[in-house]
Amino acid sequence: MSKEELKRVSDSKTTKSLKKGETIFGEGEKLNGVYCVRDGVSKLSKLSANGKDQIVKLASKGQILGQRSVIAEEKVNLTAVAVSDMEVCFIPKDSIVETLQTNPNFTMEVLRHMAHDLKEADDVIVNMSQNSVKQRMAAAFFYLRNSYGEDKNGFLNLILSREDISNIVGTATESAIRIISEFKKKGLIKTLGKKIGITDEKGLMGIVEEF
Amino acid sequence: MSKEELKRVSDSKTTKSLKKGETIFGEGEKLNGVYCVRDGVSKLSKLSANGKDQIVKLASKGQILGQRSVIAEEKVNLTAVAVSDMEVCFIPKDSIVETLQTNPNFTMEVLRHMAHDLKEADDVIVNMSQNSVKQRMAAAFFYLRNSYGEDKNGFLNLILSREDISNIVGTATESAIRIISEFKKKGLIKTLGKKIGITDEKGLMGIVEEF
DNA sequence: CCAATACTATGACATAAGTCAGATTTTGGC
DNA sequence: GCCAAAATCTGACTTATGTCATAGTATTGG
Repeated sequence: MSKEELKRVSDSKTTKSLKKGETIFGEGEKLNGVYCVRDGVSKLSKLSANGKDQIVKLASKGQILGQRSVIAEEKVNLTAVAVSDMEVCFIPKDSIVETLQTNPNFTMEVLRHMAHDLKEADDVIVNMSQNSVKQRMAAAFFYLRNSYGEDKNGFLNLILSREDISNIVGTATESAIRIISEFKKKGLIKTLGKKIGITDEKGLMGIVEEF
Repeated sequence: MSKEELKRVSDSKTTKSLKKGETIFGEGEKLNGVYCVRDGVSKLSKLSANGKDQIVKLASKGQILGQRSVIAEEKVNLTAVAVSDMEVCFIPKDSIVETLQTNPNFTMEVLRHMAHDLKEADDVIVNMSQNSVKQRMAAAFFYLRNSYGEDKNGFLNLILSREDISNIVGTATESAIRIISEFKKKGLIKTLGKKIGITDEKGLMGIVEEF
């Protein structure tokens, strides 16, 4: 993006603080802009017919929320809720559309990004349909570590409720808890309150790759 | 697209016929262009760790295969196999890239298309993780009818093997067969060889929406 | 600081769905 | 048309996972 464009986008931005648990936008809303995460983490989920949430994606610093619906000019299909305290900035639709129309490099960048997201979505579909809950749980811990890292004591930086974990994995909360207990008993992970840490990387990876 | 561009793309196209079962491209390949389906249907699947295929998408007339990997400049993550006899045309990468760079409208079109695909992928993820095999089977029949229609006798136009159906739904072939038998017994569908037809729309929709 | 509320944990049980084995039917190549 | 190979179907069984109940444990707001 050129300096001018950067300036224009920057000018049109308004930042907003959100407390953990607050909603950024909800399924079915019409967005007139996108949100850029400056700090904190958001969960993007979709309510299924049976009343359960499925978390499709987590978004943190630098990631954009709502671009799909703005680009496709459709209502949002996901609900975005803050998983931790957050700071987001809002970029109005017009600003996005104009930049898309005038800056081919930006557009290509968005395109590449979407292509990548689409590939990831395919992986999730296969993971969901072909792996056991145990495998998905183990994979989720690696995903969380890769994406958000761990603290000096070896606990995952991103602290999620057991319910959120179960909604990522797509299972009942009780099942998630049971599997956490089992992994703990086997020495694959450790817990401290809500905090979870991987202790036996190799063993846990073995679960992921089990067939 | 302008006439000139259309002509250039048209010139660079080469068409190719494929028999049912033939592979268009395989997971891990590097594509130097995309394929446009002129006739027939292709399944896009991904092999899971346990050796089972998961069909992520079906593509028919007018749809493009391989655009993701060409745009993201990554290896393909899916295998494309002909489900019926097909006719596809190949459009070289250069031609695509050039059009993307010179024609913003085309790029926006691709972008919108991808945004839509991404939304659909989210729906599939939720469907896979939150619905029972029975629900997914019922939903699959509606999907097939919406996408490919039915013949004058009320059978789905697209004829798939039970194995392909199970790979779409993400279940064991035996389970798919069992559920087909059950639906048939309940009068929800009818079968004739491989052919399947919806006979009780309301009843079948009831299964989809069951909770 | 305590009560109210939400979250975590565990047991008992029901059920959905996968696996294995074998029978029957269909299909395609010669 | 015939035979081998592939696909479909059904039964018996096992296992994974969800559901319901209940108890213990944190958190939070007043």
